[in-house]
Amino acid sequence: MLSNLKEEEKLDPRVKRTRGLILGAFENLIAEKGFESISVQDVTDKAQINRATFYAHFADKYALLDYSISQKFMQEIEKRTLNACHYTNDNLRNMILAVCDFLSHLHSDCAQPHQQFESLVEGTIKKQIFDLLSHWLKQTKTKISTEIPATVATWAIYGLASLYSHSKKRPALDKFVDDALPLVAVNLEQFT
Amino acid sequence: MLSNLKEEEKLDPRVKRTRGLILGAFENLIAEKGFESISVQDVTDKAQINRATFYAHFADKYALLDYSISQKFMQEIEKRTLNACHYTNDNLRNMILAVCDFLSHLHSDCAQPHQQFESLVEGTIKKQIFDLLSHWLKQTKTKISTEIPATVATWAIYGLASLYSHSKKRPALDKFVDDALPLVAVNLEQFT
DNA sequence: ACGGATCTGTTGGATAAGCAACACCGGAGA
DNA sequence: TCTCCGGTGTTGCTTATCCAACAGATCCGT
Repeated sequence: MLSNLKEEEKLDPRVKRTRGLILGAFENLIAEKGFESISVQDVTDKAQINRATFYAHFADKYALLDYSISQKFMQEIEKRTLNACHYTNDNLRNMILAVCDFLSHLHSDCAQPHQQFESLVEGTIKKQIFDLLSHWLKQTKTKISTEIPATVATWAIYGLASLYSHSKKRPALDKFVDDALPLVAVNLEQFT
Repeated sequence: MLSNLKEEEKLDPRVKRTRGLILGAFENLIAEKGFESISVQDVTDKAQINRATFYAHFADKYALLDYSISQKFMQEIEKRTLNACHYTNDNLRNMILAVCDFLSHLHSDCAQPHQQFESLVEGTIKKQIFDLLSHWLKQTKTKISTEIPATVATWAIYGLASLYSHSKKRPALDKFVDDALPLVAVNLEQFT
């Protein structure tokens, strides 16, 4: 589940290609007119695929959004090789940077982000953060339950990134994370 | 045959998409490494299609080159709405401009154009010029055979464009065509 | 002259994508 | 209220693409 790249390699090339076309069309449309006003037809028209084919891959446009966001966030994570790591202060810092970067780019790439869109994204991303954090914490072989600390940290991290990405004039990211990191780290220090 | 756009409209979308992928990959590869060193595998890899699928569309890479060149030249022609026209001095002038433009762009878009490549292109383009010229001349309802005048003009036009596109510092195109046009027109003046 | 490697075209059977048609829903007007 | 319209999901059948395997061609190094 962390990095599903291996099994995606050996997929039928038609499937890979079709998903790529759908994803590409979707991202363009998001940038053009925002998520809410996109119809499945819009996507399939731009992707040059049949509407029925869309439903063979995604239940609806919400499933597509989920997949798209997960995919792109996973790339951001892999770029920083965080998926193979364990828990350290430095990795935690990089994770916060990744979420901030991701949300910042998302807001500049998407037309008129409405409430619905934002909260769908939030759900998707928080799930990813939670899974990754849990993965890190479990590697410490601790007997302490990881659920509560991971949840607290997940929400804190997303909240920070949301604040950062919405701020009018964004402060220097490094400085921002310097200030914020200790507040998150304190909840996890039992795992260091 | 002049403008095959109508029947291409109602083609199976998979066919249109596949051809588009092949054409795109081919043009990129031409720009990267030149025609001679391209293999069918290179094309299918970059286009993300199966090798067998390639052969369902083209006999070999020479057929692909022919199709690609024809396609792009036809676009150049249609851009100047020459495909719907008849013979006038002005249209002849525009045709010469079109061929010069086309060859000029071709030479800047293609890596290391070798002899084989050049002569394949020459054959393809001359066929198109000849067909279009013949079409024009036949519209004049003349009883004179069009074959010889059309051949002379075709070779002359291609020769001019070849000269122009190969010249080190290309002279102003308008001036060049001003000088050349009368020499071609004189062979066709019986059709005005 | 001999293998090994790489590319070419071609085939039969497996599978994803296309199509047309359907029932359904929610909103916009007459 | 009624109907029209545009979008949604779903279905059975058709067709384009994929795959693995094949024989043949060409080139290269030993």
